[in-house]
Amino acid sequence: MSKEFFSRTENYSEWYNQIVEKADLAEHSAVRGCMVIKPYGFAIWEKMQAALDKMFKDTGHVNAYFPLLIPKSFFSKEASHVEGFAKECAVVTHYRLRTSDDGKGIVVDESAKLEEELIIRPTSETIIWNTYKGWIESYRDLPLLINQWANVVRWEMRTRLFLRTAEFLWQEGHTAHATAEEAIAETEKMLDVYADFAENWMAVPVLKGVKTANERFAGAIETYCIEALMQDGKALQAGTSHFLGQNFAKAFDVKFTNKEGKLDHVWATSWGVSTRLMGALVMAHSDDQGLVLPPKLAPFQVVIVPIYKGNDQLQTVSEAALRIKKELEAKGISVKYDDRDTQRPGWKFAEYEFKGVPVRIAIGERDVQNGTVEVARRDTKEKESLQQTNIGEKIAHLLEQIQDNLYKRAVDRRNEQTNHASSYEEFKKILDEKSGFVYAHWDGSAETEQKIKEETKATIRCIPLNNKKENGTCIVSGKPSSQKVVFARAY
RNA sequence: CGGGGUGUAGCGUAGCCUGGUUAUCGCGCAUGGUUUGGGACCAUGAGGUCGCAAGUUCGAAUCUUGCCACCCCGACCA
Repeated sequence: MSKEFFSRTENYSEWYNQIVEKADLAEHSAVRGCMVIKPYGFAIWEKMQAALDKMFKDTGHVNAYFPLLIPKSFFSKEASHVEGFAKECAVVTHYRLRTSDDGKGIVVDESAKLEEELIIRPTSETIIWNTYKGWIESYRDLPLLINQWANVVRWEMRTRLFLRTAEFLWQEGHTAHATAEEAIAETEKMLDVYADFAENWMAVPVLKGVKTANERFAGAIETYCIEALMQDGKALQAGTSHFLGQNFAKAFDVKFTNKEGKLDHVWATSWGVSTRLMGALVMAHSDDQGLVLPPKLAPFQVVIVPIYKGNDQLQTVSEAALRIKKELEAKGISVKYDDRDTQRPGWKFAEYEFKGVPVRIAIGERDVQNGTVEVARRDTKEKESLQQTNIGEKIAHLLEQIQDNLYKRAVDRRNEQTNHASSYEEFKKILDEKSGFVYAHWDGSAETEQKIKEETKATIRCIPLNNKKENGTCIVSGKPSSQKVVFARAY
């Protein structure tokens, strides 16, 4: 079907770019490092948002909105936080433009310099904790469970559509609690929400774990994460949930009176997932024929393509097609009926295949006569002719099967790409030959972690939760270790 | 910021070395017709500051210099 299309094995990163662009998900904008999310791509993001938003609300959270611009001084209040973000902040210094002296262009009006510069948020902890100070006085005000859907800017040097862009969309949850235990429970609960979403909606299996000190969020006591494995064997951090301790409460002086009448600093968490999930979704399931979408996140789950010669046939075929569409919609299935006369059926088949529509139904004069439809599933590319009787149920069942199959396929792939290394030599060999997740003993030191990163480009993705304890020795230093950690090269 | 590369129609490109006057081809687009069960075909047509600026020259897409943008590799990416 495709002309000059890179396969996954030929050039994985080119393959990814092509899918994103040709499936109409996003494109580069006129602004360096910033993308335009196109309607079809944004529809997928909206599905993600809707599912996540419901999960957040079901766990007691509410949405709010905080400013895009943050006073510079806020960033100096939490030392490690500023250190983590300083290098990638966009700064607003002026508030007015004027016509240049030669009259030909527009220049910054130097007389309109801000007294204090404003930072375009790279994340919102600072402005939110500054606000929380005014909201929290007593344990009765806690917990505070707030989420925000927003855009953030991080001035990345090298960007890739969805995976790393200078501006991206995300949600950030910021909660405040009376005790450390409660905050830790919240952090873990939200990690579970993310894992649930990744596995049951995106059909992407993830590893739950905690980050090493090196990889921890700037300002966090503990960073929990979900890590996914892409088809090329590279890991992708798909979501993080941070236990912030009392760091931000202390930095922004947020205290409350507890039940015993004593003053204490509030305990905090923050957690987020971004449009990067779109990248994970694309890379997890797609093949050399284009995008493959899990039914639960597809903008439309079924496309119906009529096949006809002339207007008379179109009428009878359309009647049948629209009847089927209604029947499917009654089962809660989203359907697009494409009766455009400007494109031929073969063109439409290829188009929807590339866009990853889970199920395609073709119906022509022949089917109208026989009471059948041709049903093609995107994941396996199998086609079969089905009786129209109970078509709603049949397709609903098929969509469930596709969702399950995608997940199983992804799990199998991840298992194949997960290995254990007992020596540094073996470790390097696995990384170079098989890639993927590598379990290995590590002595727990930042030096060893750094050395491995420099020599192999692999980082510790996480220390898995519920990890099996086993005594061993670090593959690099030979020092004792009580458990294996997970390494991988990452996006 | 270092190393390498590329800028010609919406996209992909030929021409550049060796300067010569209507800038090539394909896709796409428009119109008409025939088509329509896996990316149709024929005919006609529209579409260009050759990245920008200066220079050399009778003459520049082509040579020179400067600038700009983008891509790849690295540094960077809680």
